[in-house]
Amino acid sequence: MDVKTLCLGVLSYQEATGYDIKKYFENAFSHFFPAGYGSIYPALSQLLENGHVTCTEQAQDKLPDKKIYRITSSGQAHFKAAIAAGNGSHKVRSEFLVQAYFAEMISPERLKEVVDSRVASWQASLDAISEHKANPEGWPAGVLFSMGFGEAMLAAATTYIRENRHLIEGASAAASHPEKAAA
Amino acid sequence: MDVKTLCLGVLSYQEATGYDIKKYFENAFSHFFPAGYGSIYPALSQLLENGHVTCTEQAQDKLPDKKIYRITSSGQAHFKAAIAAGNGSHKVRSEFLVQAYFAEMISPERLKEVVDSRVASWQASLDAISEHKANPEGWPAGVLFSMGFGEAMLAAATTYIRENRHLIEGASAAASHPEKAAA
DNA sequence: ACCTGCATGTAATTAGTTACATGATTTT
DNA sequence: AAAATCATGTAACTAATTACATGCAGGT
Repeated sequence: MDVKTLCLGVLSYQEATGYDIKKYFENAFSHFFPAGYGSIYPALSQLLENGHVTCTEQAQDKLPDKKIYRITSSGQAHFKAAIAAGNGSHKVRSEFLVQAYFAEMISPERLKEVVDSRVASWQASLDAISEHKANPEGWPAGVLFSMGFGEAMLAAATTYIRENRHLIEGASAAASHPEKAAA
Repeated sequence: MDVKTLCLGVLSYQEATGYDIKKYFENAFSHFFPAGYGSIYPALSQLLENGHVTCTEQAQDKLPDKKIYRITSSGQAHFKAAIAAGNGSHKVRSEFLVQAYFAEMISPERLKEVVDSRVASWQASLDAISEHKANPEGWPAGVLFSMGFGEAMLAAATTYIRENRHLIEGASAAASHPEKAAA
């Protein structure tokens, strides 16, 4: 399951340009399947080669030609197979948790920066989801489910950090101010 | 921040072979920074080239020579810098959530399989963490923190699935049994 | 008999990220 | 004056995964 498959997924809902698809990714998949232009444009080229999509160029005034992609029936079949074939993996790669794990190696100031920015980033995602939920215009169940999942995880994460950051911040402070730890 | 850095981190606690490090990864990092032999052995070779570790070969009876790696002072400095330089990123790549998002495209049977196996996998991780917590032998605060974080996330995830899987399973069933949905 | 643990690695492939390259229009 | 929006892409690089390759010892 790769960016190609997700692009087909978006195109199964509506025709779109690469640019549109990037925006869709940001709104819908950013918290569980991030992708940038550097992976989306090549993915669309490959899908076109394989006949999973067609492309119509539309000239524009003072802007590059728009390339509108549409899914083909081969693409539809391919997407359905790919989505069912997925093994349900769920992978986390967290620099943040590595830094937390080795908190004693980091200065208290730097550690605070790292934790604060992580919490801020999660809070921003949480706000974005709240905004989406504000107008639930007949979304499919899967959309609601994955949005709710993201919300639940982000809420759990921010709560955990708020309640437990003292554990690592204490350790880091103790390392650089041993006199206080001893007192 | 890559596998090389994590290897240095492990070696900052104790000398180890590639094999040992792999086991350490499984116990400690698996839920936020997975890595296999295919990334650990090459990482150690590179660290050796860069002088961040030394290596002593120890002959063994009927087994390949053991290569014991030890961190150097250059490695220690490098590790400290790398850990502080990390930007605290936290990335999720989830095939499972993609499948949930497009649940209507999957047969109810297959969807159930996928959800069940995901829950089982999370439950297994949760059990592993519980086991670790059973004997808290003076671990550094960071270890406790990241373990607790994993636990909190896994608990939130499994709870969410249990309470909300009907949303997607209903959608999938409706798609393949339209007569029931209409009734 | 088979699987797990111990112990090493390489090679090919896959995939994604980052930076580069261009440029008008509209909003702040 | 600067930033964001619209709109396209490529090239170099980074990094990790997967499969391959070997082989004994001990447990079930």
